[in-house]
Amino acid sequence: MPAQDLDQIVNLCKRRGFVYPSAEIYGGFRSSYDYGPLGSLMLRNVKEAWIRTMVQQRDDVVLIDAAILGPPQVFEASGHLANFSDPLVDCTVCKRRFREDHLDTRDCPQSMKGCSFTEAREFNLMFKTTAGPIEGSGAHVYLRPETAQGMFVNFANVLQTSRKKPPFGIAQVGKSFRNEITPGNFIFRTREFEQMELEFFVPPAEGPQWYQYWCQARLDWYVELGIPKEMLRIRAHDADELSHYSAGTSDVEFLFPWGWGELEGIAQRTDFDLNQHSQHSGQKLDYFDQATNERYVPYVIEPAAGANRTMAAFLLAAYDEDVVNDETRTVLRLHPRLAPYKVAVLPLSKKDTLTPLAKEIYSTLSRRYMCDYDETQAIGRRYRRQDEIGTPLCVTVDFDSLEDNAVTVRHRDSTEQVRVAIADLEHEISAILGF
RNA sequence: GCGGAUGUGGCUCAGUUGGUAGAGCAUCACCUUGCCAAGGUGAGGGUCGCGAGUUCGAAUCUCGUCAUCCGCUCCA
Repeated sequence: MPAQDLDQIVNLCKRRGFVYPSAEIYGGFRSSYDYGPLGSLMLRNVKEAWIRTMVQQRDDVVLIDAAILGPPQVFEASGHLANFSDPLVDCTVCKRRFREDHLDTRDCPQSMKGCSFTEAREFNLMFKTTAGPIEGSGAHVYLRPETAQGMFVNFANVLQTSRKKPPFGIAQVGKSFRNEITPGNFIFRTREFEQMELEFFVPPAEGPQWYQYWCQARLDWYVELGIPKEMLRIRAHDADELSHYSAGTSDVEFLFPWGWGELEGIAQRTDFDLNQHSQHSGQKLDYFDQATNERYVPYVIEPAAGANRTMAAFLLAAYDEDVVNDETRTVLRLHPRLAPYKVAVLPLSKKDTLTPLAKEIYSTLSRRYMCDYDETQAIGRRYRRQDEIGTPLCVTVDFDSLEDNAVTVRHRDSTEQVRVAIADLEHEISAILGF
């Protein structure tokens, strides 16, 4: 059964080295987390699994990696400078906060009268800094609030150099920054986060069908990587929820311990972004189809996922507690592609006689897979430790191995073990893992 | 930003009416065992979130601050 309580995952992450609170020795830094030895591997695996499905296994998507810092012009064109900033006032009586431009009168809707408001303060959701080392002298630049603009700004470059034509996509994985008013729920909402975004450019008439296609394709991705179907759903946004650029958006949501939460939004951005950047830059951003002799601005379907919250979802869904002989076995039933380690090599005993062979096997397997090596304490305890961090397979070297040139392969999910000849080991592991 | 709760070694917690910190687990070393954790011996590790105040003396009282959780507000 998946984790019912977020604390189960938070504790496991801290205890085993997945995720630590940032700057913890200074009391912590709100809404910021550091990924430890296991978490950094897993987060990378999540991103690589995404790239594998979205780029590697398709001939119609290319990958880019654009700059995080951007000049104001980019975000003026995108609409973020205008829409990402809210003037907020606080009622000094009831302490509630309102958007100034949403108030009809100067009376607080809550305390009604006899109240007063603080000065309006700008809440800009974008991080701003200065390019140039001299304080106050440089140009203002922004940390991107989404990776998407990098794809739109590079549309013409990619179109030319990649020789792709619509329908085709530009994908990007990278960090984005938003000054969220209320971050929280562990790594679910943080001010610094990582996105996995695809901008898929299509002929305008094909927009609706590709939107349907991507909603289904993205849902399938989570299922293939091990999240139970009943913990996922697709939810279409209501009209009043839609972003300024969107003609329709659906979220892939996961059943978190606190309720349904968004993993990914699939938005129909139409030709909004390319048109905006065309106008602001003066560059023509469109596509000329020589087959039909038509020139058009492609419509965009954007599946945009959060890597960090997706990792949290995978951890929550994979968490399980078995009861074996009145003892609880904590096991992360992670998909092998997501598990930090694929194989742990464990000499049965710490005897010097076993170490050379075990190290040799580790050396061989680690050329291909991220592996762990552990020769401390009792073998049973080491199995449990690997279970808890989701390692799918353990390879145990025992005294017989020295005679029969075979080792024991032990499975995480079933705890069953089979004897495998060392000569066949790599092939056997590949067959079990599926890669 | 508001309200409530919380903050003691890596984790879970105990610390009585204020007198200068304990346990279990974990970690490390050695021994033992040797295929599904928690045998033996020993060791390391905490200025009790941080700062200030009251006091002869504070983890224990007061204030501030930082952080976490819940609720509200907000949320591309």
